[in-house]
Amino acid sequence: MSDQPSSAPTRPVVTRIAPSPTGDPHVGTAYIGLFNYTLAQQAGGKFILRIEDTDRNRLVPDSEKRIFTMMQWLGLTPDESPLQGGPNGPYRQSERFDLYGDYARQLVASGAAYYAFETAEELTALRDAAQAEGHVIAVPSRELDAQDAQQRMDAGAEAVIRLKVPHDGETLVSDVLRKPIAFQNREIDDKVLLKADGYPTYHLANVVDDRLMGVTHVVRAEEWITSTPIHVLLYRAFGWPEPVFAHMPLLRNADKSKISKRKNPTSVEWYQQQGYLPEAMLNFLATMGWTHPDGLEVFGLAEFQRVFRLEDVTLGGPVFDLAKLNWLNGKYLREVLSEDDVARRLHAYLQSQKHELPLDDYFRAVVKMLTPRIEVFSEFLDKTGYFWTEDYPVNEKAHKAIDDARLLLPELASRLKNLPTFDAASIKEAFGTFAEEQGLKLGKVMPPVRAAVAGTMESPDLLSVLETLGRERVVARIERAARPA
RNA sequence: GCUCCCAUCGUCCAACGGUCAGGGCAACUGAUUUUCACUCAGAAGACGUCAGUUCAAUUCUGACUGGGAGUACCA
Repeated sequence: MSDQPSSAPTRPVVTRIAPSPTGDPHVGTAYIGLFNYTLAQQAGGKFILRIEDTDRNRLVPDSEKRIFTMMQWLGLTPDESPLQGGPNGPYRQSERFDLYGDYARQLVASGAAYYAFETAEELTALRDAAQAEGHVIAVPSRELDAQDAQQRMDAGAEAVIRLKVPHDGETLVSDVLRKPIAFQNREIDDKVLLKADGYPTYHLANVVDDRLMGVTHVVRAEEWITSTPIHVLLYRAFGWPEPVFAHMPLLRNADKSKISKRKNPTSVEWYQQQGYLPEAMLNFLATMGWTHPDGLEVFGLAEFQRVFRLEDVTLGGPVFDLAKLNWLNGKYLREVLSEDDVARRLHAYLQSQKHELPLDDYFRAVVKMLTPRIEVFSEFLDKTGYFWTEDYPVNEKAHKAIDDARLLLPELASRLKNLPTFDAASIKEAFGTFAEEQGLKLGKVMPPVRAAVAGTMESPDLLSVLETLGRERVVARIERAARPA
């Protein structure tokens, strides 16, 4: 009754992510979400967001909402979730509380699980001893007479329910991405299914909910591989068919360890605040463990959906390389989004960061000049200070450039002041004739102007900068720089 | 310790028995330019080791080594 899951093509695909609301919305959740969303989308199925909040101790109140917001930001909005509801709700495990006890007791009744009365201290001792001898913990309560155990329960004893894992044989885990994985049952300990507080553990809740919600494909991180035999055993104990399993590689730090807060920004909110584009983020995540068959580096969700195949995922743990993400984000700014999109989205970003700049032609002109010079939005203000204030910093190199050419400045200012039209072409001509008259190269004339006007030697094309700033500001700045310090 | 997973340039991937082992990012060198970028061009850079199978192994098998994950009344 519980043989192969072998993906029957007619079965509707239902996928899910089941994060626990214990902190910041994690990039790993987004990563796994991308694949689950895509798989469901490809098959015209459903993608569910279920909140696994069975650990009351680690619960972070607004975490659930932030996870949902992250998924929306990325464009991976689930079909069903605690915030939207759906036919399979509730989608918060804490709200399904009663369910798990019933199912756990059903297993006790059928002999597939048992009440266990060991205290935390006893377990620690047992575990230490077991490890010293190189085998898995044996829980004494397993040997208790079922009748006696039930009596103790009726008398109000505190207990957990544990899975009675067979002593012999092996449990085979099928995984779309690798060969069948064999676990010796003697190596699997009797996992707790229902905690003393009545809440289920992940193992129980996960299997029960996946079953009840009709989940057909369990695509999750590799860290779950070793607990999958427990899940398989549970499906069998309940007499339910297994879903299709696929364990994705873990995102890694540069040192190859599992990606962590200490060594990488792991909160998707951080990327949002830095001004990364969700489409770049998604594109980047898609290339972790997978590449486009035609070698495309830049592609969107729709294209990903068109060509992605689970079987093509590679299993080496991909290092999360911020440099590549940065490049990709810059690529989107320069080549994928239109000028207008960039301006509008940058403006929205700045607003979200509490910087009020008008979305006008001036702003658009600055954005256009800066687009090839930034990779993420957070760099924008740092590089454009002199466009927004007269009180911009002047760095050392700029000071020097001004000092070296201070005598030229007054004349330059006056010529610019008297130009019939103040546009890039006229300014260029003015510089040209001035340089010629002075017997100087343009390379002697333009740097001090740049320094005066921007306070830095690194800026967009000077002529465009001048035209954008406008005659008034430019002349004033050059005159100000001309005055000895 | 035990169990399990993984293994191509620094990094992300391609090549799925026969190729000078290919591309992207990063780093490097040039070109262009009024600076910085962008862009373009170029060079550099890898099959972990040892067996076995085969006419032929990066590719298949095994061992080893290395890396990773799990080992909770956390998920």
